[in-house]
Amino acid sequence: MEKYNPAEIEIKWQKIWEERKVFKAKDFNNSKPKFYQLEMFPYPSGRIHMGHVRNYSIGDAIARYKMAKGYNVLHPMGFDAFGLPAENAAINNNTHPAKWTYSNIDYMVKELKRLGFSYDWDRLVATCDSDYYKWEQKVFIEMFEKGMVYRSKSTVNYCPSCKTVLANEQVEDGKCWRCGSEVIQKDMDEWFLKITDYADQLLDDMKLIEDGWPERVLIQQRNWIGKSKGAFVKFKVKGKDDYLEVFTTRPDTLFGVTFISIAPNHPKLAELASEEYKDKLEAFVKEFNKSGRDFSKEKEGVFTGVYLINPVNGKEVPLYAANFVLMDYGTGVVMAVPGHDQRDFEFAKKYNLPIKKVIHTDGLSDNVDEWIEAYAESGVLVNSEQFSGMDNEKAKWEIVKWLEVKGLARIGYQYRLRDWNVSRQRYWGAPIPVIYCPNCGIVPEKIENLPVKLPEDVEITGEGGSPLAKVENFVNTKCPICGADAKRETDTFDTFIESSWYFLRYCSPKYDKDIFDKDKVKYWMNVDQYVGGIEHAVMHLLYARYFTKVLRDLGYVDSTEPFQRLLTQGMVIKDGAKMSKSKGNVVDPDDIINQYGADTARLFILFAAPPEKDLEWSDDGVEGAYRFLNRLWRLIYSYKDLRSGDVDISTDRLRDLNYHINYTIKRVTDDFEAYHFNTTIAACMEFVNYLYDFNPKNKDEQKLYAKALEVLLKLLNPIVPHIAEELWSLMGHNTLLVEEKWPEYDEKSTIKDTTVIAITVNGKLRDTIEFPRGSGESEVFEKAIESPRVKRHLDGKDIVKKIFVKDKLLNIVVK
RNA sequence: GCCGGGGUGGCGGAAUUGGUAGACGCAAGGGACUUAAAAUCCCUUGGAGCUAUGCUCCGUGUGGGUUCGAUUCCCACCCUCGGCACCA
Repeated sequence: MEKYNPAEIEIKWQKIWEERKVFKAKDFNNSKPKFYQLEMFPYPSGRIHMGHVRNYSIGDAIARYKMAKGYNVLHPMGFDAFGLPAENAAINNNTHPAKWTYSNIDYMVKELKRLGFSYDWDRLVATCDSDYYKWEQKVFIEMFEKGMVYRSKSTVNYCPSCKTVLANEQVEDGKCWRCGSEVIQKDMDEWFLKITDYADQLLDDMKLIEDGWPERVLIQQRNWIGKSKGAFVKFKVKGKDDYLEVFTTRPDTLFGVTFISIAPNHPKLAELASEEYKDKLEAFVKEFNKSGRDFSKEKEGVFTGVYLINPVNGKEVPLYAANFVLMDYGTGVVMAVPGHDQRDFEFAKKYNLPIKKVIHTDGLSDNVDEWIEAYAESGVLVNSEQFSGMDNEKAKWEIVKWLEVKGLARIGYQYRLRDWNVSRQRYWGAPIPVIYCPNCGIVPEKIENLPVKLPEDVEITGEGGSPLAKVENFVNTKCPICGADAKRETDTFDTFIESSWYFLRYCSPKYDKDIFDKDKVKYWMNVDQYVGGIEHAVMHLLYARYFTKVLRDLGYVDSTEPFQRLLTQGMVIKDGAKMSKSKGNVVDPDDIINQYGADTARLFILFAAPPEKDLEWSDDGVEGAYRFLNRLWRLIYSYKDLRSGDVDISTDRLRDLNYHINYTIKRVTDDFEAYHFNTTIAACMEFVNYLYDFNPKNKDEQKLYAKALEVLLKLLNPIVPHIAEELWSLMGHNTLLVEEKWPEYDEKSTIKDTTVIAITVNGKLRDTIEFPRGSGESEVFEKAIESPRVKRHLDGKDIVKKIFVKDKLLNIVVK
């Protein structure tokens, strides 16, 4: 018998699939429904890792299943090709980022091809191609013209090691997400996309996708957007015709305000502060600017010499500059209620400021000196004049209503979400297409001049600002409006921009008249199934949702939400930790493919755990997967000359075989629909075990047996396509298995005509007895009490009642 | 601190709407084949106990509850893994 030789057959079939273009997605096929299967594209770091293998094996199983189910499938792949590692490689190895990136792409494409994934390679996209990024430059200019972007000096997170600005999402525990260095605060001119204008849409449109997305991803995004309802309240400045506005979610505690806190970098602070406190204040602000927001730091502040008037009772309260007040949330001014807010409580204790109780609950002392912490929960108002006695939830809006009439308050909302800073002081990214003219100011590049290409001759040292600033013939240009000598913007886009629309580009990847062919996008969008890592729950997935809405509002797409369904796969773990070079627990997919073949790698990865869960790598498990494929090979090889045909199901053996065929199709189909690949595979393994036992003896049995083998190959095809295709052809087929239809099952044949009924006494299993399907209670009961195993638990006891579940269970309750 | 997952054999994991817990695989043990080994095939395998070829009890993180019956539903708690973290 010929041996299973994965190395040989995998290359063979990959070639045939490619030659016959079986994975080419056909734009506009009216005879089939479309299915857009997408996996998160990789960064071309050099090699595919196990996380990719998992991600793409899941996606491929879905894509191939949908093909068999009769869908016109779009299954593309590309590379998220801009980013920092290319520059680091340039510094370390003295290679150009472009060269490094493209050679990595070449290698990784080979690796992906070796895994046999069903991509339409004609649609390959690399985001560092100017044919790609020119379109986001165009979109940016249109956003600029519509006021959807702005330039602003702001305090930003800056990584001194990467020498670049980071988005909030790119800061983890105060450290750079990429290199782990301590992030510092810096004021810079940056470009922002007004994602906050879309905050409500991003929240509301979740209802369009909530059926297809994991709940926890939506919850994470909801928390990230962080919408809170509250009130803006005006506090008049004593002795001046001016006021400060605060945002609060607790207007019910307004009578408990004993001071006001203001951010040290608030623009009005210097102007307001009284002369005698200015020196101390300036010193404090200086110190604050140096250290920035230090989360671990104790709450500190200084008095400004200013008093404000509390609008609810006219009382004067002091204004303090405080280091814990954020300038970019709310108004940068906070009303302090030390009795009912822990931060204010700590601050008041430190600076001996009064604490006032305005919310009461059972057991809460009236003597605030006894308090060791603020009471921040709900309760009933006290010491609040006409509102005393009112439930605090109700009082919140009653007090606002009352102040609103006097023009001193209004209901409002605040978001935790900040605008998206897209400026990066890096070389390897898409240039921001803007020109600074001494006469005309900030001017976008003309659309017809796009792309603003990245210059190739650049010296990358990794030190100091943007490398583009040193490229004279890039920086120096003419103003598109007045023609005067002007300077180009030297920052490049955050690479999250590229990944916010690549799935649209796949629909018409070579289209050169615009960002994409609208009709094709209309045909293919939305993505029916998106598969990727949970680590992108917020950043990438939120940006992509936002960008799609922007493109919709610019008239490019009809979609409001790009991804109809989302599957977030778990990490690949080894020895209890995520695979990483630093931990030395990396398993290289190339090694596994060399040793066992792609099918084994795919089978193991899909079998070892359900997709959403973390997957523990196991060398023994891989061995087991390989063993199964050999077992499959031997089974089919030894019966490869049998031919299937119509059979009259006339004997018990034929009936049983037929039942197993149909039952297995049903199980596998149902589990595929639910993406439970691990149980899909288990069902196939059980089927194989059954078929090993069967031994077809006559013509009819052989015909039906051959059918069983064909069904088995069709069921396994989405998971282990190479071996399945080879065995299919060994069975004498000259069609391609990949083009075969998914097998259908006959519902009636998935049910046996007998069933095993559990006999329990007081809920405890005592026996299992086989009955014809549909047997009645009395019939089952009569048989059951004959069983000695049941009988012995009934003896000497009264039968109180019987619970009968048809075809399943009889519970006899005794006393 | 807040939000959200998750706790099932030695291990990865199965178990429709509450109805036979542990499918499938791994590991382990035993046997067959072989001069031998590998490969393969077959059997056993949650724990404890006993008057052992069968039977009893216990068992899905812990303690309660609802129910004829709970891995599944309810309450309280413990552990663990993610996310957010001075957001007023």
